[in-house]
Amino acid sequence: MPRYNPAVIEPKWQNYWDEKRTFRCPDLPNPKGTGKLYVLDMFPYPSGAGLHVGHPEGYTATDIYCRYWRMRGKTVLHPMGYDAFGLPAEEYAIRTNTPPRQSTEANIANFTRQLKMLGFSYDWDRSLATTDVEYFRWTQWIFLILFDTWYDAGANRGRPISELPIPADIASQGEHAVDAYRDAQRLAYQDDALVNWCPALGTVLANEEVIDGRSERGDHPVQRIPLRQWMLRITAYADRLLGDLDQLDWPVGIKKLQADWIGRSVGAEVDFPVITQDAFETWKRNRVRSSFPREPDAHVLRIYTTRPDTLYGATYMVVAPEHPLVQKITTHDQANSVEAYCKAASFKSDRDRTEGEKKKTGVFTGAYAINPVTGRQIPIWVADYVLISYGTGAIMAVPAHDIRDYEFAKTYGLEIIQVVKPESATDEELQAIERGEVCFAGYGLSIDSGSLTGLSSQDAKSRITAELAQGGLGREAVNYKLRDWLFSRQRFWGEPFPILHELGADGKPNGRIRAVPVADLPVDLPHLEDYKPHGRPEPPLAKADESWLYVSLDGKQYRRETNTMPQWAGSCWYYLRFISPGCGTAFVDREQEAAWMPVDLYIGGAEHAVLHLLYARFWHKVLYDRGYVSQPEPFQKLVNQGMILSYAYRDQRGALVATDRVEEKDDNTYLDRETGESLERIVAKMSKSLKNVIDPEGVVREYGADALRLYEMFMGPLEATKPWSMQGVNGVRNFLDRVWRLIIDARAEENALVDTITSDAPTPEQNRVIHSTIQAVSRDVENLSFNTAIARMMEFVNFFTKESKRPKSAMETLVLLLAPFAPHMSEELWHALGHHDSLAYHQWPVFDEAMTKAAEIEVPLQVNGKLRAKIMVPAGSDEAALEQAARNHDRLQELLDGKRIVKVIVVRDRMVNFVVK
RNA sequence: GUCGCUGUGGCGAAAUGGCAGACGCAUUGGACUUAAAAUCCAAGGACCCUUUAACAGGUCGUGUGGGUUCGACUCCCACCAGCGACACCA
Repeated sequence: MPRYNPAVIEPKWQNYWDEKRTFRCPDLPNPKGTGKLYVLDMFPYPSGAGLHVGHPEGYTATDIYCRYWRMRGKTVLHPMGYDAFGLPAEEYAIRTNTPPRQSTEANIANFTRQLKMLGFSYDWDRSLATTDVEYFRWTQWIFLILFDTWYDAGANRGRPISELPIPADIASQGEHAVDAYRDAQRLAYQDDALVNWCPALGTVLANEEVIDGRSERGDHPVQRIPLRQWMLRITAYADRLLGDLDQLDWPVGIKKLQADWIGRSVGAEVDFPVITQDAFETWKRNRVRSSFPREPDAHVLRIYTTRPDTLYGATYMVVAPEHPLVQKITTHDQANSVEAYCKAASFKSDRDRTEGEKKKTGVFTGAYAINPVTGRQIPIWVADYVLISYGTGAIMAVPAHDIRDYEFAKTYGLEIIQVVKPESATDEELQAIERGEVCFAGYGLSIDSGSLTGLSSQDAKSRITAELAQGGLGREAVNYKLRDWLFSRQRFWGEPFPILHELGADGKPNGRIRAVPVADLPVDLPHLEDYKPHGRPEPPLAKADESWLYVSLDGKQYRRETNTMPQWAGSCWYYLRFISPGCGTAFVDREQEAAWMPVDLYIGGAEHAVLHLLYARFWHKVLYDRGYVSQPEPFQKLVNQGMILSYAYRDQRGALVATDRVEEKDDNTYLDRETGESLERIVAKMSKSLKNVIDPEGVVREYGADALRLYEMFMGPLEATKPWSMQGVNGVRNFLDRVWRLIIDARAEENALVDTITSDAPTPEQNRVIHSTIQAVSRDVENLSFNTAIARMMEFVNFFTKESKRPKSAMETLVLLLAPFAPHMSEELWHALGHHDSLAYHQWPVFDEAMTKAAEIEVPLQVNGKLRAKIMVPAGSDEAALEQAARNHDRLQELLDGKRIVKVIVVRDRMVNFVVK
C-alpha cells in the first residue's frame, strides 16, 4: 500500500478503536493522570436527512481537543447521543408513514454509522437517546422533583413541597385547600393560560417557539386560546439565572442574549384610584395608615413603571384588553366599543398585533383614575400595546417621555406634559420638546414635578419611590421579561407526564392530582394505531387503551395525564446521564457526578443561545437546590461554532441561480449557462433549491475523513461563519499526501519508510522548526485556534520536504502533532514508524523553549515610523547594541545625515525607530 | 427600529500596538517526462521612477472620514455596507 489511501486505512483504524475500546472512559478520572476533562457536543436531532457539514465542524473541534488532552494525561469524558423526541422526528415519521420509534431508531443507526465514519473518539458505550425508555424514566423522575419543589424566596432556593409553610387560614379549610395551596406553589404547576395554539402542528408552543405569530418549526400560524397547561416556574430562578452568568466562561454575546431574554428591570408599582375626586383625599389618608396593600382593592388600578420619576407627567392610563378591571370600570356609553375592541384583540394573533407599521389602536373606557401625586383625573384607555402578561397589565402613560405613549397620545389627541428636561440640548430641541413635537425618553432633570423638581432622573426615581412607599401608594418592584415555561405539548412523540388525575364519583377528574410513585416509573408511551395530530387541543394519548389511560392506586381511580413533554425536556439533563449511563438506582451516580461535573467545554450552535441553555441551567439549579448535583452551573465554558455556508450566484436582477447552471470562467467571473448572463458570487445558506448542499459522506468517499476533518478546521476560526469550497478540501488532502510522502516510500510494495529518514539527531535548524512547531501547535489547540495550528504543521512539512536527511524522531513528532487532527493517517504512519500500539495515549511531544529561538534575528529599522532597512543581529541583543548596529548601517546613515534625531525607540528583538526632524 | 458580529490580495485567511498579507486555494514560470498527469522547485498587494532590466529605490495600501501614538489591521469617535438575533416588556 504505497500510496495514501484513506478508503482503506480509515475503516481499518475505526475497527481497531472499536474492537480495542480505545476511547472507553473509566467511571472515575484516573488518579494518576493530570486531571479530568469533560468535553461535550450539543447532541443532534437524528433527522432523516443524515449528517450535514455543520455537524462535523463542532464535533471535530471537540475531538481534537479531547485527543490532545488525552495525550497530555487527562482522563477525558467525551460522549455522544441523540435528542430524538419532538416535532422534527414525529413530522418525519408521519411523512414517511412509519411509527416514530421505528423511524427514530433507523435514523439513529444511520447517524451513528456516519459519525463513526469520521473517526471521533467518543466513548460509544455511553451513547444514549432521549427516547430510550430507561432514559426518560429519569426525565420523568426529574419532572417529579420539579413537581415536588417550591421556591422559598426568602432563602432564595428551591425546597421540598413538604417544607412549605401552610398559612393558618388555609390549614383551617381542610386537606383539599392545603393540597390546592401546595399545587399552586410547585415549580411544575397547571394553569389556565392563554397559550399559543398551533392548529397545523396540533400542539401548543412555548413563547420561545413562536416567531412573529408563526411557529418556529414549519412557519404555521399560531392562535391564542385559553387552555389548561403544565407550566414550569422558571421565573422563580430569573435572578439566579441572570446573576450566575458572571461566573461562566461563555461568549459575551450569548451572555447578553440570555440577560436580555431574562430582561430584569427595576421600577415601581403605583396605585391609581378609580374614584371621584371628592373621595381622593380620604382615600389617600387611609393609604398612609393602611400602607401599600399586597393585592390592589377593587377600585384601584395598579401599574408598573420603570420611570416613576415621570409620574407627574402621567396624563392617561392604559390597560391591556384582557385586564380584569376593564369590564368593571367601562361606562355604559363606552361599553359597546370597548367590548368590540377587546373581542377583536383576542382574535388577533401576536403577529397581527405587531405587524406592519404598528399603528397603535385603543379605545376610551369612559372611566377616570386619579394621579396619586397630582390629584388630577386622567382617562383610562384600553389598548393592545399593553400586554396582560407583563408587569400588572396596566400602565401609566407619560407621552412626553415614552415613545409608545407619545405615538398613542398623538393618534388620539391626548394631553402631553413635559416633566423631564434633557441636560444638554440646543434651544431648538428644548422648544420642540416643550411644544410636544418631540418625545424625550432619556434621563435628564425633573421639572414641574413637586418635590422632584430639579433632581436628576436617577435621584428623582429613588426619591419618589420612597415617598410613594411612605404614603402607601407604591413600592419598589422588579420585573422580568422572562415568562414561566409552558411545558406541555399535545403530541404523541414525547415523554408522558408521570401525573395522575383523580376521578370523582362521576368518573370525571375532580381537579386533584398526584405524582406517579417513583417505583412505578417509567410511564411508557402507549401503543397507538393513530398517533397523528387531529387539529383539536385534545392530546393523542387520550385515544390510548383504557388499560393505559386509567389507573387504580390506593383505592382510588385515576386518569393519566395525556399531555407530553416538549422536546427540550430530554436535552435539559443529558450531560448528567452521560456520566453514569447505566446507573439503575439514580439519574446520575452521586460520586461520579461530583468527579466529572461541570462540563469543561461545551460546543454547539448559537441557535441554542437562549432556549436549551437557559432551560438546562434552570433544571440544573433545581437539582442543585435539592442536593442532587454538586455544582450550581452545568457548562463552565461554552463556544459557538460558526455556520458553514455555501457559494451561491445572483443575476443582475438579484435572483439566485442554481449552482448547476453556473459556469466559472478563467478570469474569476461567473456565467449563467442558460442565459449567458454574468453572475455575482455571494455566500448563502446551503439549500436544496440552489443545489449547493455539501454531503459530508460524499466528501469522505472522495477525499477521506481526515481530509474532511482537516478542511473544516482549516477553513477559518471555529466561531466564524465561512463558505465551503471544494478546492479547499483538495488543498488539505494535498497536504495529507505530502505528509505521507514525507515518510512513506511511494514506490515500495509494502509500507516502507523513505530512505531520507535517518536515525541522526536533528540539526540546530531542524530543531528550531521541530520545537517551535510543538510550541505553536500546543498553544493553538488549547486556544481552539485550529486553523493556525494546521498552518504551522504545513510549514513543518514544507521545511522537511526540502531536507535530504529527515531524522526519524522529527517524523514521529510530526505524526503525534497531527494525530488529533487526522487520527487515521497518524495511526497508520505511527505503525509504519515501528510502533505497535495506538498513539491515542502516547505522550504529547515536549518542546524546549531554548531550541525554538534562532541565533540571529532580522530587525527592521525605521525612520519616522517608515521601514527603511533591515539588519541581522544576534538574538537578545540589548537596546544599546541594537541602536549602535542601526546607526552603523550605511543606508540609515545616509537618511539620518543632516537630520536632528529627536528620539530613538528600540524594542529588543523587534525594531529600531529613529524620530528625526 | 434596537442589539450583536463581520469588513484585509482574484478567493479562504494570518497578524490584537512594532517588517501587513503567515498558511492554503487559484494563477504564472521552471525542473522531471517523448508528452500529459502527478511530483518537486520558484514567483506573487497596487502603482511609479531610475538603471546595466540582475540588484536596488520610491509612493500608496487592511470598508469610509477623523483622532490618539515615535509607530495603528490592531486603541478611541463618527459613519457606510453585509450577515445574524430580538422586536410594543412600560
